Amino acid sequence: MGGAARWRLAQSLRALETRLSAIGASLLLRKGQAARIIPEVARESGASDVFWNEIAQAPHQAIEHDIANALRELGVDVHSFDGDLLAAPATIRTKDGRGLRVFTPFWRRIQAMGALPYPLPAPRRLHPGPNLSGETVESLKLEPARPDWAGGLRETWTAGESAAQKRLQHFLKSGLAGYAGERDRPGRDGTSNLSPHLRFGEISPRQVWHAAQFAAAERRALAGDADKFLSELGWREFCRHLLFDVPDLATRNLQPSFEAFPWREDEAALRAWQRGRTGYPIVDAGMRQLWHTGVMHNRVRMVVASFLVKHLLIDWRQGEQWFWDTLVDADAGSNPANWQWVAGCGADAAPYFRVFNPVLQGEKFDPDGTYVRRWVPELAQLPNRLIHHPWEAAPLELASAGITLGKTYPQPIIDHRKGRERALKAYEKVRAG
DNA sequence: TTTTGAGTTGTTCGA
DNA sequence: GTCGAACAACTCAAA
Repeated sequence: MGGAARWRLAQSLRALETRLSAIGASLLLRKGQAARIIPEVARESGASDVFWNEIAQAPHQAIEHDIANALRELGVDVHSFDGDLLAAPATIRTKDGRGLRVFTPFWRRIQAMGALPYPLPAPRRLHPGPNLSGETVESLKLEPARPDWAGGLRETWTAGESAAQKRLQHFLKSGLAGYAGERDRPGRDGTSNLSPHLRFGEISPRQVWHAAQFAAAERRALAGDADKFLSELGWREFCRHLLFDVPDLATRNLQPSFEAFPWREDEAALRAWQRGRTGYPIVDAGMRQLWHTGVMHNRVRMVVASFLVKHLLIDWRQGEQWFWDTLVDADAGSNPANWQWVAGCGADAAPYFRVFNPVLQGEKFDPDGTYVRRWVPELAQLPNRLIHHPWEAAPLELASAGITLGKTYPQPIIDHRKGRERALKAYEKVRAG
């Protein structure tokens, strides 16, 4: 687990602890091998039943198998569920038994399942278990101490089930109408922001699915926006199913021809990208939002990823690792699947010649520069006309905005046109096998 | 087995 | 300023 996700896990555990104690139970934390610890706790507590949600990924499935066997030997009843996904990956197969690699037919298959099982209500009361010894959230050392870089994360996020429900209700009430267009505007609050909650199991995709269906059924006009929103849940699902089939998704090119791709080693460029100092305002804004808050707007994720992989020709795995370490919603499926998608080697991937132009993307989706001004404050005084390409400002315009290019804000580390041409040339090498 | 139609999110160029 | 075509085949899923 990456650094930001570890921090987020600590908040999630605290929220769960509070919630459980409010209904008469307590949270027991232990660290180590699950196949040993869970049966151990079952024995110490005299448990009659153990419940969990399955994790449809290679190492976890084997672990769950071992846990179930050990528990059955103790005479404990085992109950497992697919609550972390809309459908179990083993149930969505082509005729020849393979996982689907194109999103549209995949999503149609999920939709064809009809109404998904409805989530069960939470228990009102739980009985306290016996007093067993365990770790505390602090002793797990999930949070950074020296230096404490989590200040921005703390300002941004509230963890836990009730926060997740509040966010969902807020989104359905004020974000669903117009979602299909607003979701692309990084300067606005047009997305659901549910991804960290989904990542840590504080809300289930089925809860989200049912809530959105219900909202759309109540107001016909929302049907299009609700479809768009649900298809985003579909992409999470698609990526997880892909991971189920391809356990090494984060390290291996799905398209074998990409093994021959001429990636560049460029520590300085990688660092400039990570720190938000590429000289392209929309890219830098995204990278700084990520560092500060642990998330990045969806539209901007595509722009910064395209920039790293195409303009800088740096291996998508470097980007995947940085996102993995810095995202509070880092998901084992979505993160590598989407990086591969941008790079052009993934499932249903973007064609190789699609190179995002960071200036056009900025002008199109952040036309008034709200997003850039928020995350790159040293450019805040520039007029909208120049906010996405400060290097084209006249000396006087830069001076009156208090900017010295190369000092207060970097020059572009690569020229767009040159970068694009170099990328297209590099991709020639992996074309057609 | 073969065929057919389709496939998240763009950019550039020239008419 | 607007619009359509080119960019490049390839692979997938289902008939």
